[in-house]
Amino acid sequence: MSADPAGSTSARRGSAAAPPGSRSAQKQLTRERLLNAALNLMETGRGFSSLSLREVTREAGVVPAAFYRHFSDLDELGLALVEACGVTLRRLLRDARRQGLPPTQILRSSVLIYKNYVKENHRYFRFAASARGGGSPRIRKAIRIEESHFANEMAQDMRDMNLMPKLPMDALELICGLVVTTMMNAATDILDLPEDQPQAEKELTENFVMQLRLIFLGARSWKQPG
Amino acid sequence: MSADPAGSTSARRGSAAAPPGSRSAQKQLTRERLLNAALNLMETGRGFSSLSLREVTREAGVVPAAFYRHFSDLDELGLALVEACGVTLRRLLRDARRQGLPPTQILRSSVLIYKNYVKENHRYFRFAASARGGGSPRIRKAIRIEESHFANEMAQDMRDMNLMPKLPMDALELICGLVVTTMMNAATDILDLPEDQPQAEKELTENFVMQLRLIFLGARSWKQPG
DNA sequence: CATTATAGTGAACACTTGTTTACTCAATAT
DNA sequence: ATATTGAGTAAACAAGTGTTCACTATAATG
Repeated sequence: MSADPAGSTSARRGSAAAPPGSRSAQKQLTRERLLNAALNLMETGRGFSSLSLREVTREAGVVPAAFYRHFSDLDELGLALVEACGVTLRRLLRDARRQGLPPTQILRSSVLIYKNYVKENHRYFRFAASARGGGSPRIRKAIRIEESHFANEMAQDMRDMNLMPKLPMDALELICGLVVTTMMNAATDILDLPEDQPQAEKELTENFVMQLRLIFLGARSWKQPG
Repeated sequence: MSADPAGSTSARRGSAAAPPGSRSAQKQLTRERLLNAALNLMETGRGFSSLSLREVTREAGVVPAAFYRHFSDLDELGLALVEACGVTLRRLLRDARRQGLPPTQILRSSVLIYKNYVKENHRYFRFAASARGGGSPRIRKAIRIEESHFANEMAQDMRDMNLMPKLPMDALELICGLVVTTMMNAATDILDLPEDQPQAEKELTENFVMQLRLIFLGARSWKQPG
């Protein structure tokens, strides 16, 4: 399933043209192969911290020693994955910004969009969910930082779009922080949904919508403490 | 640090009286030693899924093969830990029920109590945080179930104490579900607090209080959908 | 074209891992 | 008092682990 079925090794040197920096481009290519290998190994539900270096290189079609040309550690690879997750999350925000929010049923449609997004990028969310609490302290902290960046960006967007215009910025950040943890938690649930059970999916979605509604209901009657 | 410093092995056979079922009592004692060993190994911040069977037995002061007298698997040990976490959580609720809530500043004092509780039982919360997203699918599901039990019990308590009397039960469950995930998330943050940084702790606490206030503010203006 | 830098190889290393086997020997049951 | 049971032991196993080293071959540099 992983070894090296006659093709992947030869593919390491691009058969067609390798236009710009063929040399460093190839390096980054195997780097991505390593990252993808780790993500693939987690697709069965295993957590990141249970992966071994050799497994990852095997899955990537590369000899163990080659790993050290890219990362000094599995931890370092994990940090790279955290960054990739950050990019993925920011893309979600950017898309939402671009297409604007539908006038009615904002919450429900946002949830549906998010649900699809999680499913499309399930590998990244799976990693984030697994390493958020289970990874090494360094990775945990990195994820925490990425999440708060995301929350702050979201707050800024709400300010820009003139949603909840009467609330000060720190209140918006509070709200978005809560929304983000709720989103991440929902992502874990979405990922573990049994495929043959559409009823469970409906319930989960409904619950998620109502949790968000609850939060924004609170936001409407929020007033500065003190 | 772990081996067997001349005392623990001999302690296996109770030096004093072993009153009731001395045999099965001894068995349960080593069983608890195994559970504690796993918890101890996680105290440095490592996730449960990175533990090995041999490490656990070593830390417990027991030979590897002895493990199988108690669990068939590390997974099974994990499930036992999940149950222990459930007991811990239920004790929190029971204490809260018993002493009743202080009339004013309910939220803030509850948060302080919770914060202390997390610190006192940090080993269980550490495990829960690490296995919630990172463990095997079985363990994840078990934790999810335990959490929802906890949320439902909390909702029932609120009903009994006549808090938010106008809300139907399913709304209470929704609210408590959100509160529980917020609590678990806060627990992770509390556990990773740097000890020499009282300022960060204050901020975290404040943020936690305000998140809960936001939720209950939403609850006050909640009305049944449809 | 000749030189150099380096991404990836292959083999070896010293360990650790999970699991099985035959065993001991004390608490129970007869 | 004797037989049985079963919790914990000791040793061995095949397999997997992280890391190192000298190496090859090719893209980049002069």
